[in-house]
Amino acid sequence: MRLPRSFYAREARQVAKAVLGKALVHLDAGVRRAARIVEAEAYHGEEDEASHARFGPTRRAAIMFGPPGFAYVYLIYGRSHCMNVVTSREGCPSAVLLRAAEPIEGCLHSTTGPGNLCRALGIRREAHNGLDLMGEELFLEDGPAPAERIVASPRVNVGFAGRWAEKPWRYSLQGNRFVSRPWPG
DNA sequence: AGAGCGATTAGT
DNA sequence: CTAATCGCTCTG
Repeated sequence: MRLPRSFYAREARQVAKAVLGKALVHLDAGVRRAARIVEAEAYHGEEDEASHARFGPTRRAAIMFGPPGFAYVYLIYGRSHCMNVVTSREGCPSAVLLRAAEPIEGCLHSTTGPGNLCRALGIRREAHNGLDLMGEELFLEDGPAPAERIVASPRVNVGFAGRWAEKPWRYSLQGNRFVSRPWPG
């Protein structure tokens, strides 16, 4: 069952924990591609120096300032696409980066790492940025609560963010072999 | 208009 | 550890 907008209308940290065990689904021209999320990071507010929202509602980050339950997909290093879900409420820019998952069906590639996950599911900035996750093409589905324990650690590759880099806002399922960096940190 | 760099990845 | 590679943001 597809997750409702109320699922996303919470603080990013809560959503980042709640997405673990949920299925990310892309109906790719009739082909269903899906993976079970095992790792996610929270980006919270304009004051979060690690967030793309730190420069304000620029063209790239504008979607984060809007209502929850939309996809924020961007290109990094000119090669990898990364997908977030927008959380919280309109005017409070926050999002959850989907970093790793375990394949369920139709996956084209490794699902470990945010760029790999998008590639595996056929998700691209040009096609999917700004899509409503209540739509038919791209959404999260409910699933059984994960048996694994949830562990928190600092977010990956945000060393430029000063004290914000230390916040333990990366969540993953302990021991899951698809997590991008199994050792905390 | 141009410099500088990144929420990454694959390969050495 | 490093190159790849281009969109985004800032500066002037």
